Amino acid sequence: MNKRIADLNRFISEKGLKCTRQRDAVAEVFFSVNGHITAEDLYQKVSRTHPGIGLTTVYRTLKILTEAGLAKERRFEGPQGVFEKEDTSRHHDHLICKRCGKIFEFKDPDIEKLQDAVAEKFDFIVEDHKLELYGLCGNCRKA
Amino acid sequence: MNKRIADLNRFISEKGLKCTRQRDAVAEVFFSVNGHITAEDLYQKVSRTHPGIGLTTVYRTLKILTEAGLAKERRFEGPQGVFEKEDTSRHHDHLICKRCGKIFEFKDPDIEKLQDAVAEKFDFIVEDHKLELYGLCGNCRKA
DNA sequence: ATTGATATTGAAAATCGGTTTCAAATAGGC
DNA sequence: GCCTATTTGAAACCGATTTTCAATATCAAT
Repeated sequence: MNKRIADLNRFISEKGLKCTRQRDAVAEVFFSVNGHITAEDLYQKVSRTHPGIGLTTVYRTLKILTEAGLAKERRFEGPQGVFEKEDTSRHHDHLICKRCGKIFEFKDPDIEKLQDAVAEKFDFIVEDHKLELYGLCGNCRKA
Repeated sequence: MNKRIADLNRFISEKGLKCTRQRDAVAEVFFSVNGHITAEDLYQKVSRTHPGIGLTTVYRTLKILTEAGLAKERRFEGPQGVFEKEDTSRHHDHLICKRCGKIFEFKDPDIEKLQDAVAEKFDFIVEDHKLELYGLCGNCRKA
């Protein structure tokens, strides 16, 4: 039923590590979230259905998910990192409303082409990029 | 001679705050730096010419500079923030070498036009943006 | 220049997000 | 079931930044 959990457990086994109830629980809740979540919020969410699982384990599981390519850590403004599901076939950028905090996702190949062109001028090869647009969404502009 | 220091002191006075030797010293050193600097490094640099000024004061002054629109805090990877001079008439983006950490700056109006176009699709108006390209510079590719 | 109310200072303590340590519990190959 | 390595949660720790606090400095009103 959950292919990603299977992916995670395959990754864990290949590394000679062990599959545990806690990791499954954290991963399951994480995969049920759409969008972005902090480690702390994920911990709260996990605690509701699986009390007893520690924040430490949440951090450790997020690290494994990241190494497995199933999660990605991002840093927007502020000191706290947020995690989101990684779907390598669907890289995307972010549009963030400064007022209500809503986050939209998008992808634009034309922008990416221009990025590569810019980098080439500096004798640079782009492996990854981060593009965040900050502004006001339609709702907040009316208010 | 230093217009930015004057801008800072005008901002401070308008807020009903007080101009001090320490703030002037921190600001002067900060404005003499090209590119990016951490609070800690700025503190070290300030200490050389103005020993006795505390790290706390450096942080506080950087905060005021940011509120005054004279500095901008950025967060690349890792927990430590870096500050740079804000020059609203010369916004730029960043090209970061994953290996040696070197940072190049660039600006591309074509990319910005495409950004506005994307945002419009979401009924969104862009006020600010952040674009970071991560990759390998020419030197590091050879090594 | 002196005063006095208020903001600023530096050092130390506190906080915050995140990681490490460690003894007890568990997974999973034998 | 046994055995050993991995995992666990709690607590200690860490580095970056903020807050606290008593002493000091600014500056507007004298």
